[in-house]
Amino acid sequence: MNDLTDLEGATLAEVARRGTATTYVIANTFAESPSEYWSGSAGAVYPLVRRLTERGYLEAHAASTGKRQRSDYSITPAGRAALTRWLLDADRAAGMGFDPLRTRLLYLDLVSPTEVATLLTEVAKRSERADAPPIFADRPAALCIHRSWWEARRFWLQLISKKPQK
Amino acid sequence: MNDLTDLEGATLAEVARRGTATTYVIANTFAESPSEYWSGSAGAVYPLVRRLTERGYLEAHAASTGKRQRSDYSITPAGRAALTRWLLDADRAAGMGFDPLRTRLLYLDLVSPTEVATLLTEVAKRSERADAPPIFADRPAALCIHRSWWEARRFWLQLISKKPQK
DNA sequence: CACCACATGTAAATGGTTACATGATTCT
DNA sequence: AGAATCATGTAACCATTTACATGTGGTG
Repeated sequence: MNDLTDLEGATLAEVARRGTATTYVIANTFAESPSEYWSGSAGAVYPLVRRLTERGYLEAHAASTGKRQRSDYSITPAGRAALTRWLLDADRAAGMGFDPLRTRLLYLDLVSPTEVATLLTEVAKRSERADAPPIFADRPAALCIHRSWWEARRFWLQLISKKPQK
Repeated sequence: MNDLTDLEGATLAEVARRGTATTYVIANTFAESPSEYWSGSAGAVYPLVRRLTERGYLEAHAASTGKRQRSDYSITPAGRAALTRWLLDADRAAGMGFDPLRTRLLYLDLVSPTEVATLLTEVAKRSERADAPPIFADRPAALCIHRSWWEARRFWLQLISKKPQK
């Protein structure tokens, strides 16, 4: 019944999407995410999958090949319920999260207008060529979310470029 | 010369903005941020300010009143340089950060379209009444950033509401 | 078979959250 | 004076990063 962290929620979601998956595959998916937030480091994901299993949200299926043991994981009914709660939590979904550009812009009066302009130009440049990440290639819905997010970002950049100072 | 985390960068920026500040004031500022990302917990900020001081980025000035000692902090030239590097780091500023809605939407195929629609409606409702946070009241530039960010978010919500499924 | 990339972890260090403790100030 | 609130921390716990260790399957 305990709430999930975002990494836990996303992990359950990735397992659910696949039906069954190894920890490695999940970690890799995060590592290839276009957001720097999802590091997908082994040291984070392996222990996390273990914890989710201990809490009864995931179920391990032995799938050894050779000497080394490996596991496939699938989501349990309890896991599915927890995942649904996490996915549909409107309060959390409506939060502002962390935005590296927004954070910096709040302090733009600490550097010269010229420097701010340069920063905005650089960011705009990068947001123009924000390409579709390979992981979403076979997921049209995800691609659509991704693309429209960047469109909204470019829209925002235009808004703040018009009146960069108060 | 080492790079700053975002919490460190924001802390230096807050001190710089004020000229001089106590740890308490900084922590409080974060706690009152409209983003849930900036918890501003004492356990995070007090040790962090101490670390920044040890690294030579902040300077403590004793300012006791009575028995308990307290310190005001100000930024050093080295701190100012590190802050500027952090502020103007275009690569980091151009990152996607963490967005709780975006993350959830990537898995919307795991729940029914009805549930997704409800979620979007709820989030839209909250983003309509996203009001100006009190801390920004006396900072027109920050207010402007904040408002335009929410405007871009509403724009995005419109985009994805048009074609919520692929 | 030697090597290299893929796969599966673990240990130490870092940084943050939660919960607590306690001093100082203001309010009634 | 006692209660509430503001201010300043610390300690234990938890999650994540970084760096390492090792197994395994294919390729020259």
